[in-house]
Amino acid sequence: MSITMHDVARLAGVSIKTVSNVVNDYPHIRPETRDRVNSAIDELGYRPNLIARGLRSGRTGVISLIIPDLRNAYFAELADVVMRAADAQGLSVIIEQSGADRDREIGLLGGERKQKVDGILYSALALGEDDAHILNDVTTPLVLLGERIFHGPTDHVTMQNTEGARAATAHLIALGRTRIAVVGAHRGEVIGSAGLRLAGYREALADAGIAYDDELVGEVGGWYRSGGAQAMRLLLDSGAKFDGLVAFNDSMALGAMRVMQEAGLRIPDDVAVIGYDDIDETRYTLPTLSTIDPGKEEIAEVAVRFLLERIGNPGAVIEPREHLAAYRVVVRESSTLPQN
Amino acid sequence: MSITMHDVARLAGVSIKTVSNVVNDYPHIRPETRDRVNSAIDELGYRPNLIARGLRSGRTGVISLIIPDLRNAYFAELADVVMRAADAQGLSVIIEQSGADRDREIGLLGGERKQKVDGILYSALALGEDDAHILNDVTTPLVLLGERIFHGPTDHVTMQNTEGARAATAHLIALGRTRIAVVGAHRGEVIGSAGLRLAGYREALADAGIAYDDELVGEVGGWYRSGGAQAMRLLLDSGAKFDGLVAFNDSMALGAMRVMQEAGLRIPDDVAVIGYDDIDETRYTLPTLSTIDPGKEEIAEVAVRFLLERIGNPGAVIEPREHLAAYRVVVRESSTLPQN
DNA sequence: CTGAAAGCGCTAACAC
DNA sequence: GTGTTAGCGCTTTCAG
Repeated sequence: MSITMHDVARLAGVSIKTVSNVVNDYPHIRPETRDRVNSAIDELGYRPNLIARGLRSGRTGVISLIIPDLRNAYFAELADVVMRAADAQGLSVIIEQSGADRDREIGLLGGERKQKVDGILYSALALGEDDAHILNDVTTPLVLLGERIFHGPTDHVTMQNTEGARAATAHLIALGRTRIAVVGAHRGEVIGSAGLRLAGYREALADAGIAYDDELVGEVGGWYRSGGAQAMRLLLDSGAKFDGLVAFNDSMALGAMRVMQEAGLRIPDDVAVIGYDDIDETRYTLPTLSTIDPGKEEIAEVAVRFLLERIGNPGAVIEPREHLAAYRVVVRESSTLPQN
Repeated sequence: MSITMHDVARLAGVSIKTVSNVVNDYPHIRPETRDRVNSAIDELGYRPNLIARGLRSGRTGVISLIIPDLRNAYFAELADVVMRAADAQGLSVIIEQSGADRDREIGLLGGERKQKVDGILYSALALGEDDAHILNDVTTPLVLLGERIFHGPTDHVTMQNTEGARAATAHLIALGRTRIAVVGAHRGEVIGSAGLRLAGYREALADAGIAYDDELVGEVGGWYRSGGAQAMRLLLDSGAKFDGLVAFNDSMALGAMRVMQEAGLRIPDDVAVIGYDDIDETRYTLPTLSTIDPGKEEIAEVAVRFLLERIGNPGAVIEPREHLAAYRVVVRESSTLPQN
């Protein structure tokens, strides 16, 4: 029913192989032959069948991106940049949501669906160090996004959590703030984002000779707006005094800011605030939110590149690489000193 | 290199056809044979090659979802529900972003990539009535999401824009508000979301015998938070008095609320506010935002079903169908009457 | 109920 | 430079 290479070959009076050569830009073809084939292609409206090509070549031109949840602005934006980076390389992206559920995160890696893709960008949240062995069984090229919870056999592209949080905190300190609260800690966590960012916060305090005060550290279950709001309410109720706030992501920062504004605190005058992630929304709030740009574009671009390198060298044993994206302190109104 | 049906057949001592029958749950197989094949499958760890199957059957088990932009919370949430609905049917979803760019919207429909999918869910923003003919050339099963700008040959699943906006306005009127402002209008637009929702607003006013006042209608370029904020600033500067606000989407409502709060207006006491879309965020703001739930889940579920019906009946001429999802007024704090 | 064989449309040796 | 041929792994007539 659809037009095949045979049809083109017949019309052009050449063999199917020649058609294939033309379609694939094989270099050594007589220009005259090439033209004849091309006009036959145009005349028939021939389009190569990508599935057949995939069967033959073992490539599909599709990669998958496994993330917890698109409803989370950070992951939606990550997906956005990954799709742009993939698009630039001629790849399509299948997105799969794990819901941050461990079983699903594992299931997605093992399922049959991964056959349909050349490689996987994998952002796991619920998997822990103990699950690292799971990655060994995956033969599909894989690049890990997010925390380095694993020391597995895969490439890993991530952000500088500790350094970013340290810079955020140092920024507030440079503003003259000394009582700096935190929202988003997970007690006892060391290796996840919360643990790494808390470490950065502590480092910055230490650098400035400011004592760490446990009372100023607000714990949060989920890193959502509501969590930030709730943690801030507790902080305010506790009577603790503070003039700065580092939120471990932007959503929590926004939730906390709301609560502070309701309580009559002025931002940044009374409390200077900085978040993390640089989600779009931070540009539109009142006041606009200072934040750490974790380098999402770079993460996406490098991850896709790593993946393509592995896809392109199937047999090759490439030493697992790690890439840390450059972060950037983005100063907006929430941490800009009042004019006077 | 990978295990094929031949390997299984050899081990089980049957023909490749029998293996195929077992794998595809073909009914008439002797249980004994089936068991033998199944244990061979288990022993070898055989997994059917989906690409090869796709080549043969013409199906890939993948659909694509074309949307303007994942950064927009509405589309991120739409993508989320579409992926869940597709997942429930065993389908994977490739997401493609058009950036609301007309050329790209058209290009995505014509490109080679669509070969890799069985069907397309298409949410176009920049395409107009004049572009309807483009859909005629698309042979891939297609379901339109969003405004009915086209009267093309395809199924169409959308929300009840006019009715939803009317219900939103009526809700504020029922609260006793009579000076109801609008944010999100597009002057002169009739057929897009802005035009349809404005029509609903006017209908509700007319129903209540309230005169339409052009001064209360705020225009906005893009339906983002910043647009809502800006429109509200203009409205306040104009000196117009109002006690209610209908925003044509939630993002704009949030932007406008911020500006009102800065200006010292209390919500809902001074101004009752309602948005549109029921994005997640509306549950976490202060106050929480009343809104219209446009029935995203239903839209996704029906759209996937329509698409599957077309995919499943390749030759069949199915009369283009239209489905309007049920909407729902979601009352939250921003439009809840004060206790006294 | 099961086997043999013919492709789906393409790519890649290997000839000529 | 170009043609021939053999599959990629699977489904699907058609026999038996």
